[in-house]
Amino acid sequence: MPKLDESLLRDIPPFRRLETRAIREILDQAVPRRFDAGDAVFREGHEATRFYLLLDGTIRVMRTTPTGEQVISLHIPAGQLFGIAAALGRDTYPATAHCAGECLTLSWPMSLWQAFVARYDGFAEEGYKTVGVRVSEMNQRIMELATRRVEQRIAGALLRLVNQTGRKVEGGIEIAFPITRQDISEMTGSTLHTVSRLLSQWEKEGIVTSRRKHVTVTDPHRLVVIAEG
DNA sequence: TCATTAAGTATGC
DNA sequence: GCATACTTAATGA
Repeated sequence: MPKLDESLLRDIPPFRRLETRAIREILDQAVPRRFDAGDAVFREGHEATRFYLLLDGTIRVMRTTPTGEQVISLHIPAGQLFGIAAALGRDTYPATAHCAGECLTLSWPMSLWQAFVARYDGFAEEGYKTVGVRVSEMNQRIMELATRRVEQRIAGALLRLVNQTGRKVEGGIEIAFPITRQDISEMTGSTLHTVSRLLSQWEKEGIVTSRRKHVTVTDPHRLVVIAEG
């Protein structure tokens, strides 16, 4: 296998402050892998043997309810660590990680987490910062579920997705992975019918455009106005 | 204000 | 041509 290039990690926050030699050491211990859309990288409750860096794609974090339903917990954009159970003091994964589209990852044995934290400047801070951002996002969603109307929650969810994974296209910002109305309804505690109805309405009003499994926000500001109610 | 039901059309392997 | 994605209207909690 060819050696991985140092430029892969150079601009990614947990590694940004490291010297080339340190990045080389880290890469030499990494296992690269490609996943197809829908593949599970790891599953909830399984022993947390490795932690991951998402090089490309989007990860959909799913939790299973007591009745066996899968609900979308959050999405993780490219460039972030995930499956970092060791940072949470756990030895099993707290959720299942599905690939929302095609994904490229690097992974390391979880036993290296403590070594990385001890040896590499800035690695620990970035890891815990990542955890903090995710916790606050989940809190924001819990607040929304309790206090906002469906229309506001769906607008908020779309804004979060374009902020995290959006890529510029002509006429707007497109959510960078395949997403269905069913997916959006699961993220917002709604139904696919309500999401469909709202997207159709917003399309008429020039706020979004969509086709099968693709959503583009054309007027983010008006979506913000809707989200804030 | 929304979910649910129902009955359709559109899309892509 | 089949399964999946999506739309729309009607009904009622």
